Amino acid sequence: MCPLTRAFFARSVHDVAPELIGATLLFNGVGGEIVELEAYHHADPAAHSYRGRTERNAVMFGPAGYAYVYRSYGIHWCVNFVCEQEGSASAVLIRALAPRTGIATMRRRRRITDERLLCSGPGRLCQALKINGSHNGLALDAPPFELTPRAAVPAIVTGVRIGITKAAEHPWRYGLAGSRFLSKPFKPE
DNA sequence: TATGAGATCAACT
DNA sequence: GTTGATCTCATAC
Repeated sequence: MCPLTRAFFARSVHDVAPELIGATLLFNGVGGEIVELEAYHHADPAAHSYRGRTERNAVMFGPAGYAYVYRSYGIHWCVNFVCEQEGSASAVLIRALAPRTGIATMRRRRRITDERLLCSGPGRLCQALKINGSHNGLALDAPPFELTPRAAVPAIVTGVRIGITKAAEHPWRYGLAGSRFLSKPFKPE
C-alpha cells in the first residue's frame, strides 16, 4: 500500500480533503481513522492565510505535506495538513478521528472515558494525540506522524464549516457518513 | 437541550 | 482592546 506522500498533498485541497476521509492518522503510534475535516485556502476569508504570511501561519505558505499547528482561543491546539504547492497557502483542518490505537493513552491524556469524545473536535484530538506548537512544521511522511491511506472509498458527506464567521457558507466540511465520532452531525440534505 | 462564562494567546484594528 | 478554524463546566429551561 502506498503511503500518503507529499505528492498526495500537492494537489487542490478540494481533491485532497475527501480522499483523506477514512485514512488513518497516527502520532507516536496513537490515533485513528480520520472522519472529519475542513478545507481552507488562501483566497478564503476564513483561512488564517487569507491576509498573507505571518509568523504563525508561515508553514501554510511552505510546501505541501507538512503539519501546520496553531493555538486556538488561547487554549487549544489544532492541526492542519498543508496542501497544493508552495505559496498557495492551502490546508485541511483535521476535525475528528475515530479512535483506533492507543485508546487507553488517549483516555489518560483527555481524562475522560467516553471513546466518542476522545477525538471529536480539533482541540480534542490534539490533546488526545499530544500534538502542540512544537510540532508545527513537521513533515507528514515521517515520524512521529504516520499516515495510512484508506482501504476502500467510504461514503462521504459534505456540509458547511463550523465555528467560523467569515465565508461560513462554503460546503467545505467533509465527513465520514454515519460516523459516531463527528464533532457535530452533518445536516441532512 | 440550550445558552453563557471562563480559560488565555497571537494577530489584527 | 477585540476577535477567533474551541472546549468544558455551570446554570437555566
